[in-house]
Amino acid sequence: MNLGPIDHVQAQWQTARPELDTRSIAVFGRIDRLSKLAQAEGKKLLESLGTSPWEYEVLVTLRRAAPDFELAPRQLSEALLVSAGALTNRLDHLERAQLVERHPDPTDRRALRVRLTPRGRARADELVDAYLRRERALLDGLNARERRSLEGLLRKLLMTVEPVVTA
Amino acid sequence: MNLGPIDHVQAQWQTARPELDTRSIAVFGRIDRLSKLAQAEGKKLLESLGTSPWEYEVLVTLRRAAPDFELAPRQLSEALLVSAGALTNRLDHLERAQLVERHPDPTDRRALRVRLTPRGRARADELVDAYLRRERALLDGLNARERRSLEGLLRKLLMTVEPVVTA
DNA sequence: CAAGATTGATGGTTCAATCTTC
DNA sequence: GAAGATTGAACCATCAATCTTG
Repeated sequence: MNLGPIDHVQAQWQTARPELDTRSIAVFGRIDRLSKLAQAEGKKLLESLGTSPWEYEVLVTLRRAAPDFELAPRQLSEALLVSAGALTNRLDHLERAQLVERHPDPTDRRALRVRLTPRGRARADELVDAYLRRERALLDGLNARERRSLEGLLRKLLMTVEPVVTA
Repeated sequence: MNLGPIDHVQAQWQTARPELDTRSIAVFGRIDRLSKLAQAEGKKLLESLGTSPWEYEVLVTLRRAAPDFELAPRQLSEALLVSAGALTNRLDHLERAQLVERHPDPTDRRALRVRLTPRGRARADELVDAYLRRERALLDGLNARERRSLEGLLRKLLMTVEPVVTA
């Protein structure tokens, strides 16, 4: 049994506060750490390709909104779990870089439609290829059965967590 | 089969770029989303208790460093995956609130020892109790067997990811 | 009065530069 | 010269306030 940083955390609690039930740390501590490590690694990759995580997220979210590559800012902020103000800022940058365009919504004059430009689409395609290749490499340690099992358990956990936060 | 937001992402890619291998998203997309949702929920809880995630992290990391409740800033920044500058900032706040104290390291005059005050220790105990109670509630949807299985798979995945990033 | 988007203030992080000590 | 800690600039986030339109 190879001991990782989270096992160490649990062992420390066992000494410091033996009565504490730290079983949840074995799950959420690892999820948190995996997320941070994968993000740090993804950031390095994206920066080597001349972009950043926040730019990448917007581009690929629009890219998979085929066939028209359009979404409202509101939809983007909900999908990415960031505030509306953050999105305005990201769109300003992306529009200056001519990767997206803001168009008025024909049915609601309060709203916008954010659309990927051809350049933005090409950029998104290039980036997502590299990004997914890297993610697959990080999954190398698991075989197909383990990966599917992990996937199913995460889906089930997410089903519990999602409504709690949305509520 | 209940469809969640990540299943939706994969379905979108299936339409937009059918040739793309998106299996890694089923794992990392969910880990990322779980982390963000759990963090948002944790932030709300901590703010209702008069504190913040970054303050909480430092306090509990020192708390479980029993028996002396001491760590060097460098150890803290590595454990929490934040920069040394961020830590200086956090410690300034916590020291003003009299929850930690900075002491000179007796063996190395460059270094510091950060120590929890009695007030800081009591605060950490109070916070970790509430925090772990909330985490356990989020795990309610999984039975004991599923939780242990998830735990093992996450540990194995972390063993692959950890060295890649550290390198 | 509610909803979509923007703006400005504030907050915390990273990163590079600096200072001291090993 | 390298390592520990601090500082300040730049960056991007949230949040509350604002403006327009439904």
